[in-house]
Amino acid sequence: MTQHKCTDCMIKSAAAKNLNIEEFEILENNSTSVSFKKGEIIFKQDAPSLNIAYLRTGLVKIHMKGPSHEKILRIVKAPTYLGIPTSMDEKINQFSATALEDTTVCFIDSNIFRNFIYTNGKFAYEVILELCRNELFDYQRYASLAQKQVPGMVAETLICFADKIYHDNHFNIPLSRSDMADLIGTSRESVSRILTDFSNEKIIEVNNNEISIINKDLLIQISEKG
Amino acid sequence: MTQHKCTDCMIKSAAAKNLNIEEFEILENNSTSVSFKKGEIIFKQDAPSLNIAYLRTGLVKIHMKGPSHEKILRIVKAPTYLGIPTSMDEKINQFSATALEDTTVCFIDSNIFRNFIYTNGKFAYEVILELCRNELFDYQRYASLAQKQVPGMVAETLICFADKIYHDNHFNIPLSRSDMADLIGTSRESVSRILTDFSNEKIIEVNNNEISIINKDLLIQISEKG
DNA sequence: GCCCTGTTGTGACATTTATCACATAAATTA
DNA sequence: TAATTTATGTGATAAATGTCACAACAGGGC
Repeated sequence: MTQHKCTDCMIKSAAAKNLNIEEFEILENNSTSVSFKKGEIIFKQDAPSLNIAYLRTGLVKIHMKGPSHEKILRIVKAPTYLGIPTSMDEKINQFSATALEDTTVCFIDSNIFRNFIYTNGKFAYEVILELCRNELFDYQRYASLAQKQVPGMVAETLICFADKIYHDNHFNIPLSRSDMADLIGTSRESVSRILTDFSNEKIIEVNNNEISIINKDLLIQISEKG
Repeated sequence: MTQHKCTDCMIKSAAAKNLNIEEFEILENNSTSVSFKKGEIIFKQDAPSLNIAYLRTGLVKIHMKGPSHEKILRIVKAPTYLGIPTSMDEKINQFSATALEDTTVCFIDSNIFRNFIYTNGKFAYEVILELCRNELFDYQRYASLAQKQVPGMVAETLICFADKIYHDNHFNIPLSRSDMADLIGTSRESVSRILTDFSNEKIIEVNNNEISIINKDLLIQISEKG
């Protein structure tokens, strides 16, 4: 167990900010901090779920087995809990989490976490808020997914990485073409083609995984009209 | 406000079962019970969200505006809360709810609900469990949606209505063809065609909205292979 | 009864996108 | 370094599905 002190942690979750000194002591004694390198699996579908995972730093993909192959459900950015649903109700993980960048994750004993919910209303409320926000965000993505064509989804995804994750129109996308396809529900080849199309139309510049958005207005337009 | 007594309610939510007598009194004084007929809107996207809606009896569709038209996000069956996410964090509804059958809904003052979370840990925990279960269920549907073809999704939807909602292989589907299309992300015409195909292959029998599953094994096979 | 509106089924066709095949490039291992 | 795997780009093709058009039908209101 990595020595760590939750009280002094600069990256507390909104929920944890409501814990008092005694509760922090309990948290410290029942949690471990673990580093993961890009590509490493944080937890895996079908394995027993013993802990709540809190993503302190880094970027992670949440994915699960689909009918024919792996489906990426969401990309999550620190700080956030990683899959409370997989640990609260179920004995085994219902999905997997894999690091897209170097990350640190704190594993918290599920029983301790549950006790905090039982005994600290503000903690519980913040957990509920996080779950609600995730649900709303997912709903919007799934509405897009169902009604936009593939170029629209590629555009939406690029905009999301630029605006929500990196806050920069120039970034290194931490997903392979194949990952992007699994995220938006299409094929690797289609993603490839659309990126070169966008590149030819001077909407973006692509160098392997390095992406620069040149004509953002047009990209937004493509995303919106589907 | 319809006169009602929550303490004696036979259809309490898992969360509400943890309330004590004083809390039930507060709930009674800050909630109303409303009946909706099939097709009536229970709450509407973009309207102010003032209450938590608890679906006591009936069946409801949750839907939101998509890029091109309405998207049905989920079908929910009583008893359950209806869209806690839309009421907890947001001032206006992020999605709509419409009755698919005659239903009764209890509207609970959001502040009271929030106070129960703050002060009653078991109540909060049950709310969290419900949110988690919904998330997991949605994830599985969206993995299917992304990877199955339309016949597979139609089959999956029919099986879901038979097994999860009506517990009968013979039922009246409360959705129009167009609704089914919005639920699985396809076109009205495709749903129509696939239902007649299934009918021709003696997998199901269709009379308007009356559906009988004849060859369930084959339907499951179609659903699984996509 | 009759009109109007909304739902449904179905054929013809166009479009999108997946699949297959292969070449190339990059990364990893021996 | 060579050899091997893995990721990527791109053309040709086929399959799935959306779109359009129209007919049939049901239900509601007048």
